[in-house]
Amino acid sequence: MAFWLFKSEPSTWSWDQQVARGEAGEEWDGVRNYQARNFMREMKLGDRGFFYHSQKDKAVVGIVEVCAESHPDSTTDDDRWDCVDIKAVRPFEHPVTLDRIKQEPALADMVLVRNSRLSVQPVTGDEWHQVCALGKTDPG
DNA sequence: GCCAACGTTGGC
DNA sequence: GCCAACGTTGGC
Repeated sequence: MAFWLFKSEPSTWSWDQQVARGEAGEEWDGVRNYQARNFMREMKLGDRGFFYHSQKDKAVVGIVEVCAESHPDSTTDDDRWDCVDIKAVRPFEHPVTLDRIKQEPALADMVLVRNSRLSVQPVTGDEWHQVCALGKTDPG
């Protein structure tokens, strides 16, 4: 199983909205970046991801699961763009802020730190467990 | 609100 | 195929 990070502006699509979708999940549409799309094409059912709020919060706020593998993005007729569906698994008891992540030498190589503009990113197993520990949240 | 970083576009 | 111009993102 692989780990990922999904970034969203809470004013556009928030964790609360994601939770409200329940088991049905939600299409992670609107991505118009090849790198981000390619990562989504690699995703498998059951892969886990962090849900990150950009802008005001700048924090990992929850854990999501891939509940549909890559398929055409329904918000465009342009067949270049694919996306996955994700559903909320559990919130972070203590959201892990970008500041906190940057304080952690072991997390200095996270894509979130290195390339803050990429909206869908891979996360290593080590990074996954460390961020979960910082957030006092079950990584499983 | 500013600006650096980055990706995309289009002219050559 | 290069690169300048432009638009967008997101941290500060």
